[in-house]
Amino acid sequence: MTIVPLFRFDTQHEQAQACAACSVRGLSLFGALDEAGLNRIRAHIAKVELQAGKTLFEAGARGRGLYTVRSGIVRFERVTERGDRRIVRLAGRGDLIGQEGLLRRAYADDAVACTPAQLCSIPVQVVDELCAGNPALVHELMRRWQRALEESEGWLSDLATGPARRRMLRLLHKLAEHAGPDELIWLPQRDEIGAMLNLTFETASRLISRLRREGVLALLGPRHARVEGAALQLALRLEDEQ
Amino acid sequence: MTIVPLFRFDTQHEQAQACAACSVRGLSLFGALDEAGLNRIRAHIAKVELQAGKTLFEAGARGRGLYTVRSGIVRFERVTERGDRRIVRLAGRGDLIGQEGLLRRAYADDAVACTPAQLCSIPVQVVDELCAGNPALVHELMRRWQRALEESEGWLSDLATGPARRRMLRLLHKLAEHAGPDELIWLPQRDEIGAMLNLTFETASRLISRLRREGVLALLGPRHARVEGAALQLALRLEDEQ
DNA sequence: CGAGCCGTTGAGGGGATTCAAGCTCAGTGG
DNA sequence: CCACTGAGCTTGAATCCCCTCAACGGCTCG
Repeated sequence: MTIVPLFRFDTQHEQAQACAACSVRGLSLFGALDEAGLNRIRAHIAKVELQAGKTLFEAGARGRGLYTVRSGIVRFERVTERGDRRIVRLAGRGDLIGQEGLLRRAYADDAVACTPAQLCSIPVQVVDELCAGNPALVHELMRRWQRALEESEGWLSDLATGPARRRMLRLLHKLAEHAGPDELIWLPQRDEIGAMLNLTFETASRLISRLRREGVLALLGPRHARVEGAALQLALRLEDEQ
Repeated sequence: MTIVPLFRFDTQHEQAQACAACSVRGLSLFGALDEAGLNRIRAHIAKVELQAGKTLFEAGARGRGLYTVRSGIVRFERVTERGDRRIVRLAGRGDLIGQEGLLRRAYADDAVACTPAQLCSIPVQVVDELCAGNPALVHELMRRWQRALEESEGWLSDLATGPARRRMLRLLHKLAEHAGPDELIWLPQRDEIGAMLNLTFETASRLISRLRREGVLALLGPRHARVEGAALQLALRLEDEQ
């Protein structure tokens, strides 16, 4: 487990600028705050930067921090009683992580960076205080909770239903939503795909290879790929037709 | 879709008694309220009674009501793009249903009674007002949201991971948690089990029959069964060992 | 009674796993 | 420099699990 606070802003001025200019402010939790609210928390916000594969927190740890994803993809995973891990959800730009902290409860899952990721961290006490006089922030928190719930249920109905090929196509569809402006998607390792779709890594590899041969997917170096949107849609429709 | 308000309490006195004596008050959302708070909402609470199989609300409908489960089991299900349904979560005694209403958003899933069920319904506006001056209620709401999220993620890692037999054993384990004092569990129809575990109803039937022959399960009339706790634990351990 | 729903069971086929081999590539140390 | 190693990926062959198609029995209900 590695937490890497890149740096903590020393002057209020610096952080005020950073928050005001934050590209995810409209998306993020703290986007619900006005300038006055931002001024109150700016000293407490820390920027956290994670390398791919690094753990943000582990299941069972007492939650003390709340995070907003600025960039990158974070996965939530659990270890089943048989010992194998299962990835249960992804979080991307604008998503809230570590809400359990607000309830003074232990984190439910491990949170691991899939790609290099940038997050904003704020102590739970500060959020507590802000909530007291700020119904909009409370509302925004609830919206994030609901969003996480719907992401989780969607994961189940999309990625844990039907034959392996269809689950893989839906995964690619979901990963494409997290794609950057360069249209490149993050393509997980084969055993990670297995942990997402309940497959062995060999089966995941076979499916990926077949989609590559079919022209749905173009592999570009390790962990990177480009999806052909039209071909993907067609393949999905063919799966769903029958 | 059928909503069956059994009766709406006419006198404040009646509802005040009912709330104060409510067996799920300690568990339920409104358990966070003191007597004064209860007095304010008692006129708005409606008791809802559902027969098994009846729909409480449908996905996509604008949420206007918030519910607490007093007794029975309610399932959340979605229809995948291929047309088959997938059960994504269960709610039991003390669980909160229809939180989306608080956000003025459409319900994410169909909510259907699995067993005869009793719920308390309260309009979202009333909860909104109460939240304003009641941090404890807000906290309680967040706890329920987190509980739903963990239930959903647990569903994925327990019931959508590994071979069919193990998923079935874990389902029985989960259903046993919802058992009444008579130790009887609600045993879903075979196609419902299929929708929970991503199986065909034939496979579900085969697995149930085998567990019955093995003495893990005793079928007692339609939709009712008794699980042998020790045998279930043993079977689960054997599955997890290897 | 026949129709329909629910559950059970069998036979056969197909899809995913298991076991295995071989490939590339990066890192290590001789 | 190159052999050696291990991780990640691919592919093949055999096996097994689950699905598909099918038949049948119990039950309720029109």
